[in-house]
Amino acid sequence: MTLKLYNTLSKKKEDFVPLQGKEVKMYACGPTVYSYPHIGNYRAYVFEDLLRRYLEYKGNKVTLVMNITDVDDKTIKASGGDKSKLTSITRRYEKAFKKGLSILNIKSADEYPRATETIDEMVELIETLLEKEYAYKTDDGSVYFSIEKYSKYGRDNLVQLDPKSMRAGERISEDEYDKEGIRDFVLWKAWKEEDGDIFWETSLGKGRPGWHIECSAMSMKYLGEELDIHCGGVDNIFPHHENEIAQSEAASGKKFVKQWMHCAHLIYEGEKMSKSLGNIILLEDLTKKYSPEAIRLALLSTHYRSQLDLTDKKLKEAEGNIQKITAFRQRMKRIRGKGRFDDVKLSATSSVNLSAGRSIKFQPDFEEALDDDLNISEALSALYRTMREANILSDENDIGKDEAVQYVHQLDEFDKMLGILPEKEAEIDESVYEKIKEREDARLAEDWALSDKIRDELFEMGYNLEDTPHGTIPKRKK
RNA sequence: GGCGACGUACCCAAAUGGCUAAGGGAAGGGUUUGCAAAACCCUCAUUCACCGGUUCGAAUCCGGUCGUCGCCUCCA
Repeated sequence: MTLKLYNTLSKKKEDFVPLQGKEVKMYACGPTVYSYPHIGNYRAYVFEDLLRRYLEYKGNKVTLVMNITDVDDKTIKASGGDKSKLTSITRRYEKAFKKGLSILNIKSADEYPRATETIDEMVELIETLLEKEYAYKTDDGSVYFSIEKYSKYGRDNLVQLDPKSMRAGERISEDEYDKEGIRDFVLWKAWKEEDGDIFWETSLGKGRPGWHIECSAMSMKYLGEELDIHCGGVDNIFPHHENEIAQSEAASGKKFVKQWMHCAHLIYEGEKMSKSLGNIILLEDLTKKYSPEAIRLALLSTHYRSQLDLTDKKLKEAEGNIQKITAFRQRMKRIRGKGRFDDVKLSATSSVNLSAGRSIKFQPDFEEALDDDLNISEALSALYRTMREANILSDENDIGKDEAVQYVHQLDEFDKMLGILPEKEAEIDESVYEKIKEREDARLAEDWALSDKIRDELFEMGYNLEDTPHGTIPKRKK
């Protein structure tokens, strides 16, 4: 089965074939660490995580690089031009960002290069562009990329641009720099008074890098001049990624990125999150009410190219589904579990080997769905359908432990991509089982008062009980 | 003004030319249960914003209308 991915470059789904064998070089635009990342930021990282995990599932070795933008207009402004303050601010938010990644079970990138630690590479790249005359220096010492020189700019690329139609007037008047062309973008920003002691003394002069150049420099440093996949949020398509293509390809003469992928935005309760509306939602705002797994599932369950309206209702739904899935896994495990709960009769049909027609068949459906540009809805649908099948078998006492183990195993396989099962199931204390046994005895004696009392006790301890044909199952309350 | 996306049941959300329009949630009814919980079963869009057109055949293609949204400026 071939993986098809939508390419922003061609505006079509394309078969994904890595440039080299099974090696996938992947670059994802990371955060600018000037404040706490909000839940919308994390949507993009969750999408990239799904992509990365799926590529790995398909047998690829993925090398993922994600930049940390720790110097730019916003971070400098926040630091008031104080370099040590800049560092302390950016490190704080970088830490918060990474903590969020781990909460949401997002696998770590191989590298998280910081802009401030990649200055040499950026300068080198800008020097190359100057040599090739794709860039020019202005009187104040800044360096710009010349769109006029680079004739391929904006044509047959991510966006179709007609330079004549651009609203030039407004921009020129707003721009304090001396550019030759209205669309030229800055590679190197000469030092200004407000920058304070935040500058680098380089062959280009005293100043700091522009924003776009860092991704080109970092990706080249860690992944080479040609990447398989570059992803980010849709807002990055223009101008950021368009500019990256121009400067990278102008410098290297090679095709920069084979596959561009962009994640649509998240809005919250029907509104775009913005500071002015005061509705910026941070991950920690949600973790107070919902489990990380539910948040992750909610972010995951809308296809990445559709705008996601995150609502309280949706998060509740996700929480319910997480419960459903974990309960299912427990149920299947229980069928071969310990103690008195595992003595399920092995019927003829369910014995040992999976026979034809009784095989677990969500694997092809699931994979086929994700092969189609990560169609998560279809994939989850396959998952739910299979859970129902297995639950029916279990209800009918028509499932053997070998088969149940297969279901658990299969679920775990899919969770390698979904990442929504809790890390490990918390061990349930022996005393809980003892109380359950007491209650079982009470129930056999039809002492309902005692039975209910024990149930209440366990409820207080944090467990809900389920009486099933296979015995009573304690479920940890969320 | 330019570029682009979308509009499927009460809600979320797939299916992009052809069998009965997935799946999840909510709701109602039922099986099961000492009671509960969970699980399971049934019901829930003759219809895919609206109007035309192409086609043997369209939610899916084309044109128009209305509506929602994004980008064009820092932004995942």
